[in-house]
Amino acid sequence: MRVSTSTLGFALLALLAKGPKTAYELARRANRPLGYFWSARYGQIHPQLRLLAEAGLLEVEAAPGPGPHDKRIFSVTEAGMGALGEWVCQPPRAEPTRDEMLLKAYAVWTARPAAARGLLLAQAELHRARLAEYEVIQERVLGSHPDGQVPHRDPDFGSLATLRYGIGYERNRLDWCEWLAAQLDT
Amino acid sequence: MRVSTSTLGFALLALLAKGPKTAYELARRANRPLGYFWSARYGQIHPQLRLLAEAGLLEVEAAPGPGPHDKRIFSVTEAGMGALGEWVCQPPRAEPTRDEMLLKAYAVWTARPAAARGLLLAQAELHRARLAEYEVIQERVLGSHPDGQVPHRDPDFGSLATLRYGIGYERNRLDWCEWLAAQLDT
DNA sequence: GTAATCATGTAAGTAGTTACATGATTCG
DNA sequence: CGAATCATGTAACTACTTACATGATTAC
Repeated sequence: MRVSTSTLGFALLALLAKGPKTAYELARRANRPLGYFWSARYGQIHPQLRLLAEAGLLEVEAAPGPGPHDKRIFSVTEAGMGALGEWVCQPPRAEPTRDEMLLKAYAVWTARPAAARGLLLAQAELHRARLAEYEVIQERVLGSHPDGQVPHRDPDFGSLATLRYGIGYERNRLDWCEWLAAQLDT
Repeated sequence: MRVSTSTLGFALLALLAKGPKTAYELARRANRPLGYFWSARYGQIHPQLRLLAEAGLLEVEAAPGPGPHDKRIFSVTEAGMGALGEWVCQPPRAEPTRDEMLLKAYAVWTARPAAARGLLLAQAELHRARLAEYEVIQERVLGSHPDGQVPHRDPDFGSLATLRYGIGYERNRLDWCEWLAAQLDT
């Protein structure tokens, strides 16, 4: 089965695999939890859903909506699930790295140390907040599996995998911000 | 001083702040070390340099080149250094997160566990190699400052800041890949 | 009654990638 | 002598963002 859709297409499939949704709902959830690792706006989601439906990876069900248009509920077809599962095991394409904070750190020697320190401490607080947030969500998800075991085929298995990464990421980033701020202090 | 250039513009300023370069050299170094946190291709660098020069942040010196065109060596003006230093202390714009591996992890419950495990172990090796690479570079940079102290205004201060982050990042990512692979094994 | 939410869609613009064309020099 | 490297530049394309237009329902 050869499928050529952009990574965004698979991101949408991944979200819809958990249950049918409208384009509007997808755009909202592309904040969280999808937004933790892939973000998109409605303007991009809308045409991509059409392509996925045309490729037979999504089904559409129309229902009367609140506005001038019908509401369109998307769900993943069997072909869509197959394509998603196969894509998951393919090596990721080397993505361009874009980390603005790291770029600022690289150029921090051109800045006033006190001002740079302020930015780093503010960023540290941001990471501290996200770390706490992720830990709460992790507890909640783990709590819904009283035996402590989450099967490989349970959607929560994916959520927990990403949560665990997010927690390590925020902790690392937090430590780094505080370390660099301290360096600028001497 | 109000400057409106894209983040790529500041990335180029950050690289040129260490010393004059041609567009070709910039495109090559946008692999490493710049590429560790910001990447760009020649096709994008070329027009951006023109904009920066027009804005007075860069100076150009023409020299006879090997090909049909003159070689153009860019260097940062005083205004450019000022703009860069100020930009460093501004909070980063909330960038869209795009992490394909994490997206795959989120959807890993739709895949064959054995196949997914293979991908994760391959990724782990990749991170292990990068970790070793960064540690070597860090030793080299630290070695060039025998007193163990790097002043805030030394370009190496920025390099060491990003290297330290990179090392933590790769270690975290490596651990996570191995953890998830082990989870899929049970 | 007005603001927020739900929900669709279009269009214009920016950012970034890929591919092409040119041609001298250096290395094997 | 052919391949890789140095070095410029253009054009077409894809991906993504922002802004706009429409309008019903719900909450305050």
